[in-house]
Amino acid sequence: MKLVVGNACPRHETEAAAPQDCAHCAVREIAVCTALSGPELERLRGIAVTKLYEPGSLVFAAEEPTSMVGTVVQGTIKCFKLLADGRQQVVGFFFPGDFVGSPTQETSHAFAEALTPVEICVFPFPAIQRLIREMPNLERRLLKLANEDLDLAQEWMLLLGRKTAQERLATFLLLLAHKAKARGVAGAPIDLPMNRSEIADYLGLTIETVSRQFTKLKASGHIRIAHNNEVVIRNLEGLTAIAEGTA
Amino acid sequence: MKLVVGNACPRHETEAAAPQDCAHCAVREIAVCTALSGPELERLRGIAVTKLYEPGSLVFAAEEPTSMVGTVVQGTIKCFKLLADGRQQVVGFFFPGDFVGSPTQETSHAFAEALTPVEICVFPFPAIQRLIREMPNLERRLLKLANEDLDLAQEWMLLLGRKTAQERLATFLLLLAHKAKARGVAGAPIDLPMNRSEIADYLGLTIETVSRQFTKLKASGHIRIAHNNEVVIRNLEGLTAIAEGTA
DNA sequence: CGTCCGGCTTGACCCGGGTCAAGTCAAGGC
DNA sequence: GCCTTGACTTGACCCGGGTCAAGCCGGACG
Repeated sequence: MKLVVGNACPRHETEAAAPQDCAHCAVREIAVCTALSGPELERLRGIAVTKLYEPGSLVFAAEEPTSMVGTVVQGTIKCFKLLADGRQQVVGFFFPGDFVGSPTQETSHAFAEALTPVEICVFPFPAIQRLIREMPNLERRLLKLANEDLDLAQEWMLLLGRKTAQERLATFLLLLAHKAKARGVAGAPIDLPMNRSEIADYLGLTIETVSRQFTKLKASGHIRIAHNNEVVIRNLEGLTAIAEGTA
Repeated sequence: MKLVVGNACPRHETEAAAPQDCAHCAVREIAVCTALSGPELERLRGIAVTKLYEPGSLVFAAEEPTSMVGTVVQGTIKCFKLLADGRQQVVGFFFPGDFVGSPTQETSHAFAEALTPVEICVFPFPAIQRLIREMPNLERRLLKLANEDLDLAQEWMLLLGRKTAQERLATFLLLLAHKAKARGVAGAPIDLPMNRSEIADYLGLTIETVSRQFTKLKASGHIRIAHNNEVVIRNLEGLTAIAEGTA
């Protein structure tokens, strides 16, 4: 999942090494360790660039030559498709540790936008293409990532094609909880860096329906919402049953 | 796209070489040529097995250890996910030349079923895993395939989340036409090897809605349907406009 | 040639979620 | 403290597509 190699953390640019207690730098280190090692790692270091994006700014656009792939270090990115009349479908949210972009396709077919201040460890497209040829470990990792992403996309097709509004929201919250846990964030309250509109565009609903379903889940005691857009799951089994349609 | 290497075509088992005019064998040959060559090809030949499935039989099941991956040589396979109560979402139809299965995941998360008599060129899972490690060309091919499949899945998320019934059916027919053309089949009448129920489960609709939308497209002169479940596109631009929501 | 059967179509009605329009609420700005 | 602003919630109503129930139609079989 991780493929981060970069310059020093901008917060510690003046220091020789990043302090151990910086969660931000911890992500980097885990990333580096699980990806590669030795001379291969050194090659990656020479190519990776850290980039920063403001909330709302476009990381890349559809139907343009692929410029980059990379791993999110900090912040959240949404990836989406558009129809001519503006209808939008979010195809994924990307959190720290997630790999973004297609390393083999010459042109992108989706947009990517920063939802929060984003720091991303970027590999320019021509460089990553060259590296894939020369580093089998890297290629194997990317193949595994692509297969996992494909499976998740198919799971989402099931959601969009066959689940009710209530089931969709429950599934969404469980996915966020799962991803937060996977990257080692204290799982209790789940942060929602995206707004209702973006959730709606991920679940194939409208903001009103999303809001109503939140209200229902609160009323039935499955979740609780703190004022800063954080969700607490109070009944995991119940929520899971709803998500799977066995409630 | 192609990754077929197998024993002799069953129709010509008694002959030393397959005749040139057999479309069935042509698929094999194209597949072999574009995939690999020389000693690598010989290794693949030693591992590939041709398997046959009856219509309605299960090629593989979800939540079981991955047994195989392979390329369809003849016939059509549908790949789908299920909810506990039986709701079904088709995540893809696979035609001759299409690669089926995830070469890196230990357990499958979808079902695959033959819709017609199917001949498939199968690589047992342990073998393909070993081969991936040893053959970079094979791995590169699989990575490209996975990225293309992912893009198609995301396009389908857009369809399922945001398109109307009419737009969905138009998009579906254009996809079939596109795939038929890509594998060199005379494009004029598109064969529909799947029934209304399977189309409905692919488009996130019901059979009645699919039927009504077929009727509408016929009435508006965009398509024509022959009795043997074949579709003729009579107005390509119009159908494209409908599919993209710009009609 | 009839009749059975399964897949498809069509019609009548219904409902989950979309649409439209207020209302609420918290964060800033002055 | 008051007003503005934007995100969210809530209510009232509507409609696209789901549901239920008949037809229709072509192929298989006696």
